[in-house]
Amino acid sequence: MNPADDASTQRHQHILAALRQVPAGRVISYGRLAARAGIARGARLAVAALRLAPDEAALPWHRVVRADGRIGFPPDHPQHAEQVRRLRDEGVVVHNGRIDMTRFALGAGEASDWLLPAD
DNA sequence: CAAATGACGGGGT
DNA sequence: AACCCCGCCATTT
Repeated sequence: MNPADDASTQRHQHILAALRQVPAGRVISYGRLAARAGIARGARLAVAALRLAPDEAALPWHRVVRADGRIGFPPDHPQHAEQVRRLRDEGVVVHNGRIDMTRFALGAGEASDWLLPAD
């Protein structure tokens, strides 16, 4: 274990910890997740952290999507379908592999709820 | 050790 | 909207 590795591991842990704070039914982008962990320009780092995270960590990895609302995995990738399934289980609307970030992103939609007509 | 690789992001065309 | 291009940064080749 090199000191440099410790630093990386630390950042990974911060990212995973931040991910655990994301409630069901909401999503967050890779970049914003890293930012919440105190890391700027860490989108790709967030990817590495998730990829290296052991399955037994039981993380809500499916709540992480691209900034534009699209699923990170390619459409044909098996994990893509898995992520969509998990999100829908939580009530997140996914259409054509895309999510309306103005409604489901963490921190979005909350302030505008009251001005929505009551259907 | 240099180069390639990604579950990325933002800007420009 | 759909691309392309480039910057980013840990991990893998």
